[in-house]
Amino acid sequence: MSTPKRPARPVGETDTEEAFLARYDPSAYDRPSVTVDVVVLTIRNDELCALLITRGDHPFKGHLALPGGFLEPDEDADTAAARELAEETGTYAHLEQLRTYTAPGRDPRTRVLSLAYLALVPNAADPVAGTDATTARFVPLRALAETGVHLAFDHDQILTDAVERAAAKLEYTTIATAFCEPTFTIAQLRKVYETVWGYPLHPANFRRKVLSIDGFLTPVDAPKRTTAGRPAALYSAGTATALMPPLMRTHNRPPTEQEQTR
Amino acid sequence: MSTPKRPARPVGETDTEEAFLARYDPSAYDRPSVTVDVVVLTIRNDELCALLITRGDHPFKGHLALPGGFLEPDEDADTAAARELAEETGTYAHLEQLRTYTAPGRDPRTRVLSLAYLALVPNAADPVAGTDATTARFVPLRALAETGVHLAFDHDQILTDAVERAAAKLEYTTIATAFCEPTFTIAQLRKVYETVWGYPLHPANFRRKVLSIDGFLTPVDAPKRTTAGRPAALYSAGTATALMPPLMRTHNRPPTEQEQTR
DNA sequence: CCAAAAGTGTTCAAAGTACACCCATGA
DNA sequence: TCATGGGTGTACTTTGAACACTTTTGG
Repeated sequence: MSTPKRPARPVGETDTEEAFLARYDPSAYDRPSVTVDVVVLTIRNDELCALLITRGDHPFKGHLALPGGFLEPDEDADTAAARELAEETGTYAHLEQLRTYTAPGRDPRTRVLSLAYLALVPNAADPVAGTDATTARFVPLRALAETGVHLAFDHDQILTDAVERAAAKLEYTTIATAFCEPTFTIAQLRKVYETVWGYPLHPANFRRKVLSIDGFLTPVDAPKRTTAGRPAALYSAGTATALMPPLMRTHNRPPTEQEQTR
Repeated sequence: MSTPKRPARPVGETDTEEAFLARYDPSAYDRPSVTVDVVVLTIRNDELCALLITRGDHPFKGHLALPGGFLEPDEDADTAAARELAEETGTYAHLEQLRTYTAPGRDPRTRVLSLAYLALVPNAADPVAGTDATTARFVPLRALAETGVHLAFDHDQILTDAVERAAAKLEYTTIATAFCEPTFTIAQLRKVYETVWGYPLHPANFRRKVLSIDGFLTPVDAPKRTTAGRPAALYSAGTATALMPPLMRTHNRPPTEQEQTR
């Protein structure tokens, strides 16, 4: 524990904590700005999408960026992230802290730390009419990567980390249901896994697996679906948060471009 | 993306990013102080221990706390954590960001965010003569909990989160080797798992398991150990970082105090 | 030789994988 | 009735858990 800049001059043994706090001067030390940025992921048209804004001001004016804002005084970062998210999507199903990004040059203005959060929302949360100056929209990540467009600041890195976190957490938690409507079919839940992981799962075994995990899915006897084929049973998210045993993605790997229709 | 406090006044279309940055005033916004605190874990005498300091100044003068310091301007938090750790232990084997703690009242002085890091070090890193004003020492966590002593600030919570992170990561990464000396036996590695998880593992099956994971352990033909019994083979940490398949801790649970010698 | 810890063999149970087939509905 | 997707049965393979046993050292 180095003490780069001690917040108080040396004090005598009789000094009290009250006296110390009374003369404490918080303005005497270098302090960075802090923003809270949220990676909001959803699945739309069987594609993983992230909510992005187009920056209206410098720096990176006109570039795509993650939604976010400065951390308010006396506001907990979790609360700030929830506020940001509510402004954009109205409701959400999962929100967690991702990581804090601190590289000195990441913002050209001044030292700015970014407390990044990961949010998962069902597709129901549509593009959202802008209650804010800038317009936010869900951008398919595959298409974004193919265009070669880069996000402002280090938001490319944050987005990459968020997607990896989401993919990893599908393995051992129940957060996949956060991508789904209040009620959903097992096929829809499987589609979540397939979309995030990028390869198909075995429908029959997936079904048995998720149903065998206690508290993952709660049966709902409700209006059946109306597409072709036998109607699927409906479920809602259960109370469990951990998947035991986990649904691993290591086996059953992608086709490795060998059986392709070359 | 709300814009609680826009860092610049509205600009015309012809404004350039350079002009914007030139007149940007970073002092116009509320900014919290930021500390980097490190949870340094090691295993000593078959007990999980954390490096703690006794605070010499207010607030929480005389209380135990995590080592840490203020984030320097133009210093990356990872670098700051590594610096803190090097000052205390000289060397380390694993360091990762844990989480950022932002509750408004967590520091009585002023708004202070804590970027918490988790470090794992081998027992070799002994108590360390204080190169700093305050003395740091490794405290066994079980004994600490039994005394009912609480750490300064919200460091109890940070410590709890760090231990849970370490326990979870033993399951699916190779970080257990970070607790070990450069070369170690499989029994020593098993002891790491047993200490962190708090219950015994099956020696024979543990051995087969870790040896079957490619890149986890590298055989070292070196001077054999000299206790009672057959000398154990020595290994060093391999290049793998992920454990596939993982070593789960759900099954093989603790004795549940029923077979105790009542 | 005996104690102690390392290391091997083998059996049994549980979980994952694959494939075939049946079920319920819309057209 | 057929096409389509939901759902079930079942055999096979892989992994993990448990237990007995052999090996190698120090006393």
